[in-house]
Amino acid sequence: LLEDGSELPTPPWHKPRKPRRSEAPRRPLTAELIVDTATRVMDAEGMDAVTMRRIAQELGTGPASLYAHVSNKDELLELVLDRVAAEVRLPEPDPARWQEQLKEVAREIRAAFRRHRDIARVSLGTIPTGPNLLRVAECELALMRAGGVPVPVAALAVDALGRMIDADSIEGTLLLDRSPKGKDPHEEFGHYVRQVRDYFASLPLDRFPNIVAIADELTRGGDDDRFEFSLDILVRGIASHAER
Amino acid sequence: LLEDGSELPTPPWHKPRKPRRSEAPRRPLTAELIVDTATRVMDAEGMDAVTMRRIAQELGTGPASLYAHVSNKDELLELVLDRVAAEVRLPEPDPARWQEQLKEVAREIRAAFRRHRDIARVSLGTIPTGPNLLRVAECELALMRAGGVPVPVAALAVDALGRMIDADSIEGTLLLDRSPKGKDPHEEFGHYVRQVRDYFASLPLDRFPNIVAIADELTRGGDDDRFEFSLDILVRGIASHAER
DNA sequence: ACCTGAACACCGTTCAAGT
DNA sequence: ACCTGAACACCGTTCAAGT
Repeated sequence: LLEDGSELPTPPWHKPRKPRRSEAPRRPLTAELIVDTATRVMDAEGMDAVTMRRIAQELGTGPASLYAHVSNKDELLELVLDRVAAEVRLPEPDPARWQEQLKEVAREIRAAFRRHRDIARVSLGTIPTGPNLLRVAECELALMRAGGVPVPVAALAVDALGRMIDADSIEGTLLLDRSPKGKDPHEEFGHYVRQVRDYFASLPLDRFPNIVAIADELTRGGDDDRFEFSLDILVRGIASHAER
Repeated sequence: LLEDGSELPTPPWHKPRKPRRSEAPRRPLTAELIVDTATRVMDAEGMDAVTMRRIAQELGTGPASLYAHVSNKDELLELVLDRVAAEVRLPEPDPARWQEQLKEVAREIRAAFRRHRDIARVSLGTIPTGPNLLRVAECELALMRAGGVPVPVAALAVDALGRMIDADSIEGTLLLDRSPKGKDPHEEFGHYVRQVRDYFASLPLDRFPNIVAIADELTRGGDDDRFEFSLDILVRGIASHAER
């Protein structure tokens, strides 16, 4: 066994030049590997944890090394967003069911966003240019055009839909991302909502009659209800502009 | 003139212990003064410029001093938001015109947000609890109740309206806040939009037929058009749930 | 060409010490 | 009670130097 020098055990005092955190062998740095890592950190700890330094550390290198593959943090986040958009499944357009199909696409986007914490924060305020985001937008446009929605309305509608989905997704995760690390976020959230409800109910009746009266309804969370309400209104509104 | 010792000019080598940037005499620190300063910085340079250190510097003190009056940066930003909400003028409810009045309130909020750069980023993802935000929400609820909108719908609608206004305001300012400091943001923005349009138009026709075909409409900015489109759809959708 | 260490110019927040 | 200096544990990005 020890006849061949190359089989000698490395002596214990010979430490590798850079002790690496992860036991995985280092693969050569690529943009894809960086985006993968950023996505993993995003999923686990949210967007605020995605820092150049953290991603570099996770890859066993220094922050400066990332800049050879990604031009800056904003671009990295946009790449993560487009990677998430790749998960959105799109229907085969059926003109008879275009409204329901448009809703399905919206629900798919929302689900993909929610699977990746507060990634929607990247989406709001970025004109979509990544290939996968464009694929989704193209599908929405195709559905509306098939449904007889005039071009100018369709253009405004993609935008309105996108903003609604972004805002809903951000709201849905912000409270979770904000709760302290150790705690159970669901319990924490319930506690917070109950506090807000009690506060609403305790407001002076003369100045806030409606808020006091419906404090319960205002804080009855129902993530999905809120989304479906906005979605339904939006799609019906778009449909009202369609030529029959 | 020089008979009285107290009138002696201070010798030039006697520097005040802390050379202060601003020539204004320092007023005692209060939460209000801090919020004022934060708002001023926000207006001038946007939310990213509002840091504890910068506000402290502006007030001629160190960042630690702020924590005696404001519990942390998040709270400071919420105080700024509520200060902005104080600018929103609310109509006297007239049940016959509730839909138009609801729109007016939405436009007022949007205008106030836009006057203060990207302050809307604070609003998205915060349950409104400041007195002025509550005043606005109370008014919206009153208008809808007067219009015969059922309580559960009204509760969802305040939310939907708020999210739409937030998202619109954020989008409206993000591109401006992002443009490099020295440049004229309007020119910069126009340049960017033209680039995006050309990019859309150059996409492969087989995969993106609709985006290519309506590249022009998709990038025809029209901030106000986009807002009015969403607002109109939302209010009509809410009204469709009203009992007559 | 790709990677790196070190540095630059920043952050929010805490805390013991001062007045 | 209010304020402060100094420190802690971070940021994104650049750049000259290494391989």
